[in-house]
Amino acid sequence: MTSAYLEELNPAQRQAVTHGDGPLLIVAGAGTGKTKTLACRVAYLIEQGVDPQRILLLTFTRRAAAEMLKRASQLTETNMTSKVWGGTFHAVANRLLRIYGQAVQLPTDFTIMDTDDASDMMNLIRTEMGFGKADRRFVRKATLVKIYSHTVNAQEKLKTIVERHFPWCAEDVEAMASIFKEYTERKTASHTLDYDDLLLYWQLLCDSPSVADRFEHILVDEYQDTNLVQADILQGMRKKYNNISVVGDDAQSIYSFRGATVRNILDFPSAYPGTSVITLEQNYRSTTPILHAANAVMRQAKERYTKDLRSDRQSGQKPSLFYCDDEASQTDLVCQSIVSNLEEGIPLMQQAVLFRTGHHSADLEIELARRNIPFHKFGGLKFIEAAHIKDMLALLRILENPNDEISWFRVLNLLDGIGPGWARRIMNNLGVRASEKKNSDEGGNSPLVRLIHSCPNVPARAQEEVESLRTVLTNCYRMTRSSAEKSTATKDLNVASQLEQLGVFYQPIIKRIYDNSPARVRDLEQLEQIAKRYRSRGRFITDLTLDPPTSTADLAQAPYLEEDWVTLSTIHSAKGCEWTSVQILHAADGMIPSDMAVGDEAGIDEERRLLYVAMTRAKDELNIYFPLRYYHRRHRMGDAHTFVQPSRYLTAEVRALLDEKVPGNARGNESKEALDDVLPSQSIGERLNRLWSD
DNA sequence: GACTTGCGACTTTTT
DNA sequence: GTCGCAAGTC
Repeated sequence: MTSAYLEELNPAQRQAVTHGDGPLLIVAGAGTGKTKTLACRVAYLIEQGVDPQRILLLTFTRRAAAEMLKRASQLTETNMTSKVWGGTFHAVANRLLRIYGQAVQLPTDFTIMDTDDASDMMNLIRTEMGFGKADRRFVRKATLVKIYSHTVNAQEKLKTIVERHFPWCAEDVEAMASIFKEYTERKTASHTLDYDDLLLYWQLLCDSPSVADRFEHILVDEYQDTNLVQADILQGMRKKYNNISVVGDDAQSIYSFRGATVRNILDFPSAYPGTSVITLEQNYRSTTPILHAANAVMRQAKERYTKDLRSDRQSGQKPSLFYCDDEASQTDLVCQSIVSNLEEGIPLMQQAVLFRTGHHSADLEIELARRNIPFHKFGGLKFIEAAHIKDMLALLRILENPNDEISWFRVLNLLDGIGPGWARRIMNNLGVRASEKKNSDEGGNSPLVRLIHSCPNVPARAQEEVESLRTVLTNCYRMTRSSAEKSTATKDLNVASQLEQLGVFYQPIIKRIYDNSPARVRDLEQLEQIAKRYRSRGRFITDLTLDPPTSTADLAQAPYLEEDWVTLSTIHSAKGCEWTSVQILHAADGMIPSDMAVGDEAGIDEERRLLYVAMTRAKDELNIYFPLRYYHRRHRMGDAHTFVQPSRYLTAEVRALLDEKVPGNARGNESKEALDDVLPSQSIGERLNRLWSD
């Protein structure tokens, strides 16, 4: 039987979907129907009789996996696709480790540390080892984590990585080596894994045939953004069945800061002998003028492996480049554009505003709120990173994994009168880091149980709060135990009521240590709302760290959630998405490219790809904004501002494909002289002149 | 040893 | 404007 959906594919797509056994590389440019192709391939494999549980679909976000499997299930008209293993590398690693972890000596109660936790632990170790006491400033904790993670993911010598990417830290390489060694041991003792460990343990698990041969077919999306460990895992997972299909586009590789290397996709055919390569170049998303402009940006790159994209979607409308006075007028124009799009029948859901860094949208967010235009923001600071949420999570994590050192440390430091010194002492008394020797907490001898049984010695000031902590932990512990007895099959831990219980201890503390406590208490209520969807506490904690709510508005005022909203997103978080109308903010040098990234050529190339990714998200309308000047917030007196250059990627060749506009609200003479200084081309000057002559 | 205050440095992207 | 660190005080 030939399924109907195959008819709707173009020849290249069909070839990819119906590819038989053996390695397959699909080089798929932006908007070439990559998602559709992968979804169809999953459906096709299932129709060919492959057991869905033996299909692994690795994507960049959980959302992407869910989307593809949903489409696949519509195609097959079964719910077989729900059995497919889909998710990010990290999420799949977690799932496998929960099943097979014991094979690699992993305790069953392990918890996962996010980047903040990792840097807390680095900080702890750094202090204990006495680094930083010297007159010279030591490497900052966040940088330690970056260096560590980069080293692990790139699988290179620490020294090499530091010399290449963190040259200013070169003096401290040896100290770092000793910190990292201790860091690794500490994690093991506290039964915690950081993000990188998830991959490393999976890599280890590949030696076990029950894991390595578990999947008959492996499909990987966004392959250009995988790192060496991930590539190695894939090699390990296809020893028996050589069925691996990867999809990617080297022009969209934007995650090198995470150790991703474009070499993975470029070298795929040599790493997997017998690879079939299929290229998808027909773009179904964007209009021709948008593609022309995007192609022109990419054409500047020295090394390119994918060809220009083509589209049949003709349109007379070129993308626009707006030269605005400043950020305020940029904001104003964006709002106008959103509203007029809406009036023309483009729902807010089909509109997005993209930018390089999280805070680039701050001004716009204020204005959108003022005008009552609903929006969701993706990327940037997350709910989960707020201190009070982390505190609450630390409490849950202690219950889940009583050896979790960082969580204990965090929680104990909350108590009035307890600082790092006392926290350390209490933890020693509880045996939080007793680790190796008393390796078992069977028999109720965990630090948690010890705390429940007897109150540790603390300063008088801390007494009351310690008792409160003991009470709520005891209550939660009992809840856990009794429900575990009731149903042995599933541990129904009722996460939400545990959170409520923990709040009895924590809410007074919020009021004591933060000034904006009402807002934070509301956040905790949101956390409880999310918790209600979970039956397992472990699952809840893990999901929150591996797949945290990405949009601010996921959580804001649930009852008032609008149905239609504009998307604000970092370019990174916009990956894989598309909208009818896309607006790109701050196309200024120093923003795109970020001046953090212009240190080397690789960085400059990557920022170019970033702009390319942003532009190719647009279907019908693309507006790019360039504010001419930025006000310094530092000196408040006067109107101290600097003029900036347009993004270096907007070369004359690119600009020729854009409709350059100087908005009518540009102010008069004062800006003219200045504009002449910075405007990149003659044509702009002419356009400006219309303002005065008219 | 904990907490407060003041100074200086820094400021990306995410699982 | 914020974060992190270090010196000074309780």
